[in-house]
Amino acid sequence: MTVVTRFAPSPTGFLHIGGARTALFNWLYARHTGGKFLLRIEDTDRERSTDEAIAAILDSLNWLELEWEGEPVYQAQRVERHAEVARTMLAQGKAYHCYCSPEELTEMRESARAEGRPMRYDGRWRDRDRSEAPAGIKPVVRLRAPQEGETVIRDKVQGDITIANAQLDDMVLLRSDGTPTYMLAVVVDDHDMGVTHVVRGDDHLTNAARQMQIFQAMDWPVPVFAHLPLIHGPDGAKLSKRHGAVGAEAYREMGFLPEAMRNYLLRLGWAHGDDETISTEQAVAWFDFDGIGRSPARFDMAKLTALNLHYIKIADDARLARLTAPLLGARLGRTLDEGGLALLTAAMPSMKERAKTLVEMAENAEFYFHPRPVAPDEKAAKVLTPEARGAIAELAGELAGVAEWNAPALEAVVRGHAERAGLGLGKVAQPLRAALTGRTVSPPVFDVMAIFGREESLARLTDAAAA
RNA sequence: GACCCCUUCGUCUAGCGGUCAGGACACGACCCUUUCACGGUUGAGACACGGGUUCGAUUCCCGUAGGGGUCGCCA
Repeated sequence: MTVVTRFAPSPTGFLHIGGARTALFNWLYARHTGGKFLLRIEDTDRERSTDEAIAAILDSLNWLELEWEGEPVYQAQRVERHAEVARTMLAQGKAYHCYCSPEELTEMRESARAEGRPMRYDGRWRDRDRSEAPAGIKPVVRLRAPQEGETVIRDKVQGDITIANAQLDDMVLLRSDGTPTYMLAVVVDDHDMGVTHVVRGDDHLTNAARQMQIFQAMDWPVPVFAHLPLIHGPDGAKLSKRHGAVGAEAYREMGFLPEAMRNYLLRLGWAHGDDETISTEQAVAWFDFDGIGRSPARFDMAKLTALNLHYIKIADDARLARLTAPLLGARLGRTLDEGGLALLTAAMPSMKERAKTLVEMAENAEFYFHPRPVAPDEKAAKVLTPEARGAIAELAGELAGVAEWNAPALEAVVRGHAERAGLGLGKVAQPLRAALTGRTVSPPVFDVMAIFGREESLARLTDAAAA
């Protein structure tokens, strides 16, 4: 049997970070088993669903490189099929019309709560004849759910979950306007799409029991369920807007790499022994449900950042430059041209060990693109004392004489100078840094000079010496 | 309120009856060092509580406490 998983977001906002993890696990499991990963947009709530949200979700999934198979299925386009299934159940006596008013339902819930009973519909229209129907009321269609016994969800993560059928009421399948509810739509779509494994958030666990009743009523095979524990904020409450960024796209904007995001999300609730940095290839090879924990995990920005540092360090220079260029361009107020991109790429080896995010990378690289004369920041200005400027002038003269303009040769010159002057390298390098970059923090000065090239470097030093 | 679930360092977790309870992030110290980082070494840091079962419980069972989820003609 080929495994078929799916991710089924409702397009009412950005891709939630929890949704991103759900999508990742579905994708991984499909890849691990050689199965298929499908995408379904649950847009049956026409009020809240928007095209922008759909675009944002697809965009985030693309960013995370979680590619799905085929075209996304739009649930709203399948309402006729959903209604057809409801009619079938009606014809088979698996469902019935209910003429309760909203007021009746509310009252039912309130009295149930007051008496400490489970809040559920009491099934008053279960066996009543249609002739008793009040005039002018459009009925809903409800499932004739089993009232005795129990429904057990054999969950791959949570284990066997047993729920007494008495706890579950006759859920609405078709609204009074004839449109399907989520419960019906999910089951019909999962069945029609051939979904074999339903992997989703823990918040759907009790829904699984209800959905099983629909599968059983239709005599359809029940898929394997795997309910993932939710992601919580640092305070232990369900992750929400007040915790800061909850949308996947926000992390892209903060300069996180998709592979870092995947690794972090994977480890949040899943483990493979002591392994921490797990490549996507390894994840595909190792992923299975038995590695998933049962308790909710807190989102930890620091750990994500540490992982991002690792992935930046091993990433390809040209790719990093390409990803950093727009961020840098925004800071500079202009778009980087080919030459700029080439400079950024060349600078990458000495930059990528010092940035935790691409945003930080852009900040750190900015000085390379500031035109002469260098405008030193406050700290750099302090370093550029008259004595320092004198030393820079001397040094510039010596550096002009090097045959090969590369980092080791330049370092040799400066070291020699420092030794003769009886100074530590730091005493000499720091003014150089200030003169070249206008900052007191930068990549190693010899690398900086090598990147700038002979002409630009000497010009910057001469500027500083002359001031 | 009813039902279901969860509980190992601050955080993510390993552990699947006998371990000095391991790793990672964060934190402290030291080393490396031209700045900032990286890196290396090292330190502190946990089995929620109470009963059982057992020769022996972090591990199995039952309670308690705490936390979470679900109870819509939302998804």
